[in-house]
Amino acid sequence: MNAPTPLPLGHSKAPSATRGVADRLRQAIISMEFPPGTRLSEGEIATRYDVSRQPVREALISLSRIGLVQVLPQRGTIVTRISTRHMMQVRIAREALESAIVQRACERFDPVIRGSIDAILETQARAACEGDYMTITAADSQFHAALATGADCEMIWQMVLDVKAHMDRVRHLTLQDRDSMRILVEQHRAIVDAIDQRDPEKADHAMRHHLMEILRDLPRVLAERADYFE
Amino acid sequence: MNAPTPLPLGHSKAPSATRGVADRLRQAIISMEFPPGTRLSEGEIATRYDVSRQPVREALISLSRIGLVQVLPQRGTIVTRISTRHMMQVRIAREALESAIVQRACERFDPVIRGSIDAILETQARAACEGDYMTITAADSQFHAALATGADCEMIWQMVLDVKAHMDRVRHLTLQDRDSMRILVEQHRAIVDAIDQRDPEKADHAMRHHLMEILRDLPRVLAERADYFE
DNA sequence: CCTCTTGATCTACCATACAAGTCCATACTA
DNA sequence: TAGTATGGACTTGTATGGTAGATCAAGAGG
Repeated sequence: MNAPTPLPLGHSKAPSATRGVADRLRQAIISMEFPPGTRLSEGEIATRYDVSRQPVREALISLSRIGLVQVLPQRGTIVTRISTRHMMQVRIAREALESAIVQRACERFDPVIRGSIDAILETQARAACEGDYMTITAADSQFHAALATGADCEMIWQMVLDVKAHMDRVRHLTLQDRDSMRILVEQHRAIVDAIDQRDPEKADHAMRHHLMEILRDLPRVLAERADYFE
Repeated sequence: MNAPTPLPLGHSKAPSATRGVADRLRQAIISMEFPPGTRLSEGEIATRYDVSRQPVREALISLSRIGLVQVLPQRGTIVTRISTRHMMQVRIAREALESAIVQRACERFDPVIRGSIDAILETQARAACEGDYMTITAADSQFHAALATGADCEMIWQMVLDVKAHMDRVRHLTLQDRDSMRILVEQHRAIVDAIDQRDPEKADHAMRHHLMEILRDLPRVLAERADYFE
């Protein structure tokens, strides 16, 4: 235990059962296949995904750390209900983190990644015209990830991913029309422009404005689906 | 699985074996009992703490999510080495989050918690005069936690705790003299003053100034203990 | 009608056994 | 000697059985 051996690290992209279950569960929760309040059971999920209970259990531990599920000892596991108080903090946290990312991006930004962003935005713009929801959201995630990576903030992006999961879940409830999709792309362009101009204040403002809009329709959903909230 | 039963939640303060191992391991890593690069083994830790491998394994999963350990599939688990690049991102993230907390505190702050802060600062000031390192750090954690709680940002505080672990580990390497301890208390007072005056800009500046100092001695440690870094 | 007890039935938790991949020292081969 | 198999001693990953605690419904007693 005490030997500080080198143990060279070959990076881990292990497609383990635990990770597989975690990813599938995470996606199922975000996409509302398992709506808030759904009662999960280690055994049932194990049967459904054809694995043992142990990987399921470990996946649930990861998800409970993010806050997507609540594990109640000896009682059960439920998909976390949406709380406006919690969502408020989620928004604040993501704004703070992503604002910090773009501000750092104004100081230094990997030119190679900068080049790839144009392609992402173009893909997203085309998808917006066609109303392709899946491509839109995928490109959105790629865009924000590229910002973080280009600014050398990959670890911060991991933190953003956790809070992002909560926002993605409510976004699934607010159906997006094509106009708001086009606005989304415009906002992305504004962020990139600010970074190109090395204007931290402008970038900060553009990012916060962009993120603010995501939870705009939260009150309406609250009225329609009160059972999803706590 | 699909029944959205109420399942009333009695808050979980479960003193499970997993949590116990996780807390002890976390403390051992932060306090440098297990220095960076230490090779951990599920089996050895299980024997040492007199539990089965499973709780140890689940504890390591939690710690790996924080980034305190690295689990290399089929190869081993090591205490994460300190990386200046990673610490830079840690600092940025914590500054962003805690800055957001104090700015929100300027908008609204629980008066009861505001009252308790004075006692915390007084305790810390006394400990600073006596050079009581343990009490200082405990009060420091209480202070920042009180800020978050009073500003209704408890969930954000959980995120801060994760990045804070990395900074606490570095701080354990930089021995603190009594002068820097007194400065610490002064900086805390400045933050509270800014909140009392409802001055977000001042609070933001005070918090960032406070956090900046923690990693001031990082380069010196890097020179002294290169084996702790990657 | 209300309160309490009891037992069946769930749950997550933990321990143990097994499987599979990695590393390394040793021995064998060219 | 240098290079290459090879087998054993690790490691983490997965499966399964058993245990304690929580819930709830039915029934006894007031």
